[in-house]
Amino acid sequence: MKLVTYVNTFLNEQIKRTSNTLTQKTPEPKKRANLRDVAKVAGVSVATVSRVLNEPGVVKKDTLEKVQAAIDALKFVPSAAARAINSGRTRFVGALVPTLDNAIFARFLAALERTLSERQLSLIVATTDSDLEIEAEKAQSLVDIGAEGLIITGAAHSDALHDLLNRTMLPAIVTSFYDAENPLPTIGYDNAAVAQLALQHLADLGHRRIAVVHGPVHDNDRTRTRLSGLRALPWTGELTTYETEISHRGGAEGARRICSQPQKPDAILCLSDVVALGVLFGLQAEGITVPDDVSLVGIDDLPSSAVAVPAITTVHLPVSQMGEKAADALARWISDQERPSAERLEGRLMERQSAIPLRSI
Amino acid sequence: MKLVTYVNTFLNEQIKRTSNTLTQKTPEPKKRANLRDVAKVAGVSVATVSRVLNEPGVVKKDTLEKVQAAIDALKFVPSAAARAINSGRTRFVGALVPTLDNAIFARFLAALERTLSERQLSLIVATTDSDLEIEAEKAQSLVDIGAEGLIITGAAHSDALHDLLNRTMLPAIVTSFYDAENPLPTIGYDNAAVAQLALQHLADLGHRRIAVVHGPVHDNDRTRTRLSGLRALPWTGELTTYETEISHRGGAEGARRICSQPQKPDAILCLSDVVALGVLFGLQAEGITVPDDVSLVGIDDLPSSAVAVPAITTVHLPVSQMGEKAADALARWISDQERPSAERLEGRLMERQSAIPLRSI
DNA sequence: TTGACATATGTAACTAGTTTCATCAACCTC
DNA sequence: GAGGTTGATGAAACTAGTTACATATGTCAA
Repeated sequence: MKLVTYVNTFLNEQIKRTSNTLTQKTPEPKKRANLRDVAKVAGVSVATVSRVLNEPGVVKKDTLEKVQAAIDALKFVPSAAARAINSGRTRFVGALVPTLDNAIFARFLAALERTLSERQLSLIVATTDSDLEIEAEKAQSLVDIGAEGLIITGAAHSDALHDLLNRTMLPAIVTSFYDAENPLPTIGYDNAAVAQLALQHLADLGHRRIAVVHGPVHDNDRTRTRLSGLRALPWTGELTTYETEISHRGGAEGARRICSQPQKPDAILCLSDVVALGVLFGLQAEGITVPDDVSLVGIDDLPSSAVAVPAITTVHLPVSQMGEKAADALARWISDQERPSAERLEGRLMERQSAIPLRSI
Repeated sequence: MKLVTYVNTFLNEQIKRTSNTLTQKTPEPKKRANLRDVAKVAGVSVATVSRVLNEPGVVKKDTLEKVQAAIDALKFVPSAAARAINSGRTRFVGALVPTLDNAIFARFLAALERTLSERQLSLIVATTDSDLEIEAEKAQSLVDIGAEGLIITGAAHSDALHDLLNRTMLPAIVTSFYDAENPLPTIGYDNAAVAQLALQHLADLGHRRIAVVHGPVHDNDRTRTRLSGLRALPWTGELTTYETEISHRGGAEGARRICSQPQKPDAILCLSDVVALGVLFGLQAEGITVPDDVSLVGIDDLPSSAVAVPAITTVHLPVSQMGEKAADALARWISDQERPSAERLEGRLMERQSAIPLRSI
């Protein structure tokens, strides 16, 4: 309101407008000043104003000051849409993650958003519910509305998404997954290695019968890769897998299923910490003590794992670092056409209290 | 430039382009078709194509089909930026939340995003780290890049943000907070009432000495309101407050501080479930049993609270519903100029195992 | 003094849509 | 058959920026 009044008054001397205002019930939603307004106020051409914004070096000092003053007076902010239309740069990217409900993605996104915003890029978050069809749809609409790049989770996607990426050749980075051979640059950990780290630890502690509790394998290549990593480890123990929902509830249910088996495992390996904490609760509910009755190992290293009682031994995944690196790589790819190379982040075993050597009977 | 090449090929049958391609090292990032291209292919004017997109009813059937065919053939998708420039509608809104690290906000955002996307609106998430200065800055840049509306958390904000909202009169909805008198529409729960619900429950169970563990009050009106709600309850017991970080770690530390006091409280009331779970862990680490030694109550009703052992008695906050309602209200406000009225969502006590009647000695 | 060149700025054409207004044909009424 | 109305479409102006090109001025060397 104030702005419109201001501009009109200023440019067209429509003083009568003041009385208009009185008769209006809805205080009209004020327009913001545009380049032409600034140019008129500063007494220069629109080109000069544009130069002040984009290459101030070429503008003479006192012209620059005049324009700057006009910009301040009108509180002028260039329209992002108009800029986007010419430059093709919309200054936002999209991230496709399975869910916000798992802290591991929330932490990743927090780092991603922080780093992107340092690069003057906004982030649009789209959740896919771990459904590759939904993922492809949301990717399409991100592209349609002008995303300059995508962050996607995992390497396996629907044909529709692969097509989209091939057609548009949009900068897109795969995260939570490392594979140097992947057609798209991957920035993440080697999921097979990460799972092996956890299993090897249990093996080193002497455990032989191990229950693996994991999330859905459908539409989730990270879980599949972790599982095949486990199976690929040269080790002669016995693995039993339990698929469940990735949630505390899912973990608790996994624990119940394990307890209903005739023979208890030596240890339980959970492919994510959310599930591990759920399993811990589930075991407690069944009166089973960790680690005395059974050892427990997770993967992710969520903050809760360090605080739980017993503290959960897990594999630390550097998701914040992954967010920063993915943001940096994507920002550079967009601005310099510099396609990043794959980057492998290492998981690290965090030995805590939930896994102890197998008691010899 | 690239666009010219593409259009030429398509429209003027410049077959030589094939050989061009061979000499090019970089497979050019093919630009998408625009309105003019579609119009040319369909043999109609740009106005007609625009009508097909926006008011297909007024276009004759066979013209419509011709245009539709051209759109499909060229895989034409209208540029969001160009639309935004004329209509002023950018079709995205911004949400300012303190953090993604607390599941309560992650759950809220998930519902918000889901509902907004049904209304063809994208969501840009900005985290403020519970800092009102950062909040104002991020709000400003959301507005600068064209957000059509804002979702903000809590009613207390910096002058800069209030100024921004007054100046632009942008649709903005306050969530996680109910106050019918607030200048902006609020959609949320009455934080004082919610805290009272929890305290009343403990009071009803006979507890008299209650430790309250809560997050920072600085820059957080929700916590302040909950605390003053507790103090306003007509009740003669004794409250001791412990401020800590909102995290599992913060809760555990709170538990340690409580345990270091000469006299133990009857019960512990945590103003958020994340803290409550941390307190539970902290107490377990100190060898104190919940609920036998001390009762514990939280607020939020995160999924983990139902699964924890003991399951944590808490006040359920309908955050998913809040996300849906906020999204609906904001979408309607934006499209119909229909300013929503405040909406109060009720918290609900979830009685579980962590709080039991005070044992008479 | 003139030409060569750099510097600073303006004009107008561009980006990709929407929208106003004009045009034209078809149909209906008198 | 003239006039009025409606329906469908197009030309061109408009949104708010960027940018290619033109122009005006100033500096310096020949």
